[in-house]
Amino acid sequence: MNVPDTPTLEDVAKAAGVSTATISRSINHPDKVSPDTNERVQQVINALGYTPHFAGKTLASKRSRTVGAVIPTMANAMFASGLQAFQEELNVQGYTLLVASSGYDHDAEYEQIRKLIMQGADGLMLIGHQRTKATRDFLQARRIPTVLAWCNPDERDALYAGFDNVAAAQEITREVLAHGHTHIAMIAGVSGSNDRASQRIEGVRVETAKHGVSARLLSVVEAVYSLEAGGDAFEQIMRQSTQPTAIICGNDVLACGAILRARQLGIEVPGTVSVTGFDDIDIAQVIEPALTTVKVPQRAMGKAAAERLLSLLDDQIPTLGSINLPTRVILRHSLATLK
Amino acid sequence: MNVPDTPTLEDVAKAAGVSTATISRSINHPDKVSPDTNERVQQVINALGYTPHFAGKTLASKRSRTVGAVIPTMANAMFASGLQAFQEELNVQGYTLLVASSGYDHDAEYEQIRKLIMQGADGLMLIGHQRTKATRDFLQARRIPTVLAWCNPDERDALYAGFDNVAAAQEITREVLAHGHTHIAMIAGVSGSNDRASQRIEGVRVETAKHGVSARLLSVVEAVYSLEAGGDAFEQIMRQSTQPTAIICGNDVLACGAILRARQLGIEVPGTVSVTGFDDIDIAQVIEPALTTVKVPQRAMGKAAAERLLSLLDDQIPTLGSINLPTRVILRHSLATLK
DNA sequence: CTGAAAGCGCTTACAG
DNA sequence: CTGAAAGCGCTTACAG
Repeated sequence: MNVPDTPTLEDVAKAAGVSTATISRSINHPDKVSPDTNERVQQVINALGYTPHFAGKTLASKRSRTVGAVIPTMANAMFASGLQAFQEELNVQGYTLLVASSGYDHDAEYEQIRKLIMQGADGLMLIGHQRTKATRDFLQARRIPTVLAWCNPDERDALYAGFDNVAAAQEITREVLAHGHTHIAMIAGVSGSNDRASQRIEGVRVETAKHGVSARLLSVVEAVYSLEAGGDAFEQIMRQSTQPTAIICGNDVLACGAILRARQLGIEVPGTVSVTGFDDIDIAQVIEPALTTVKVPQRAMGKAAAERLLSLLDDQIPTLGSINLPTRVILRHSLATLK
Repeated sequence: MNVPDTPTLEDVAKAAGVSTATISRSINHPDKVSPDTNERVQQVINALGYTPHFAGKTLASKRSRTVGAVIPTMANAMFASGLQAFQEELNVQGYTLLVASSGYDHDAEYEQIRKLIMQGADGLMLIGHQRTKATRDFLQARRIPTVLAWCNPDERDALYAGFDNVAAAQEITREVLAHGHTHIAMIAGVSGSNDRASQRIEGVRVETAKHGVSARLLSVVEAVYSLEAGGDAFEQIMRQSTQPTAIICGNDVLACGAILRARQLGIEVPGTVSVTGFDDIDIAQVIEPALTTVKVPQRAMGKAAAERLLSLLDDQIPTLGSINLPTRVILRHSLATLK
């Protein structure tokens, strides 16, 4: 007598006195099996503690009911609740989520995508639409069902559930200008490999430009998403000869880093300089002064992304089109009216 | 002519003019294949864009080189960097990480564990050691290699990479007492399903008790880990007839929630009441006053957990034993000395 | 409603 | 160093 090996379909079939085909049907298409048999099979399954083996199932059916997501980072809350909502919706429909992160590196993203597909992911959720040619070719050659999130509408025919980063950045800029600020600076995410970051920069540029000569975007400094880097960028901006009265940040972490550094340097926010954020994660309410920022509809986006991907997976032709969710500016205390 | 289906081992074999066995060996054990063949195979693989099919591989080899982790939540940064470090270490060794979350619900944890095992996970990383009997039985019957993290040493023979929650809570309590506080309250995580939360409560109890009659733990109120709930707990505590001069919180989010609510109520922190946290996530530096808290060695723990799980997977007998990592109190400004 | 059998894409003794 | 072949645990036409 040996270790009771984990039972297989065949063990169940023997114990129930039917064929493996019947067991398989009883599990996956119970309506095609007689009630009696169904019941007996169910009992044996419970008695044996049988769990279908995923690899066998996947290999035979050519479907894994698994979906992959690759996000830039798990290190801050930026994607957390959107991903959670995505997962919840998948679970409802019997799918499992595989998560990977790329660290904002497009080659790493390609690696992770390949891994996810090897793992048998039926479809993918990706952030933004900027990626390497190798990645795009791979996705296209394999015809991998994909939904994009966190990003803008795209001229290409990709399916996405996102929001308009440019418009959102314009909106917060409009708000800043409406508060009487004319000397603006921006602390942005690293735009080279991050289309959301560059679109937010674009939004700020476009909107300040609209104001003609009355408003100026003095400088845009890019920083990785950390408190430290946000602080450094702040210092760099404040050392410049012409100082801004308002700094628009591409992300809440950056904005908090700026405010923290201001505190250290004895610079008042928003007394001397106003600061705004983007995302509206927890940290935005916690910082003092509380951050005026852009609320990104994370949960709605995650859910919408799941629904679209699933409709793509089930019907080959998606019943749900791309969607652009609304953002909105949350006014708190880090943006002051300029007298 | 059809869609160029994703190539299989057999396609590669044909194109290279060798058997599938040779291709398989060339990929997995190149030393057992002649250099010439290896090179030719490599070329064909690149030309065809061949990627091994995970399910086939897993089924044949009975190993997935995949590891699962189930964490209570992805919603705050509490586990994020530990998980990231865990993943990084796995990747170095050619393993892939599957992540699931349980929402602090033990039945959900069981579900997620089963799913991960079905998915073919070779081993598991779990948080804490409290779980249902069904889960324990399942893990044991299948002899699933498992490493525990975030938790205390355990009387049972489980392998873990954690820290002593009781001792850490005692240490921060000692610090609070050393600052002259005698009227203490605690805002704790929900202890029913969370052994870390209950151990932190225990630490606070034990340490205040040590001080005999000179110090009192007035009350312990439990709250889910959110700013809102932390705030509510704070209000509840401050409404009691005897008010504390210091509130020890089981988590940074709770502590920040308390401070935020204090601000709204016009109660000074730490002037009127001191507040301490636990974890030392970003938010702890961002809140004003900056949080005195306990630094949890997230990254070190994640890495140590990966190393231990991998050693368990490779050698059946682990070369690395359980480890208890040090925590330390970070003194910032939310804890004042009582005159 | 049920079963026998082929096949999904790989790996791995076993021979040579 | 290489190949033929069995087998991993399932699903699914195809018959009946």
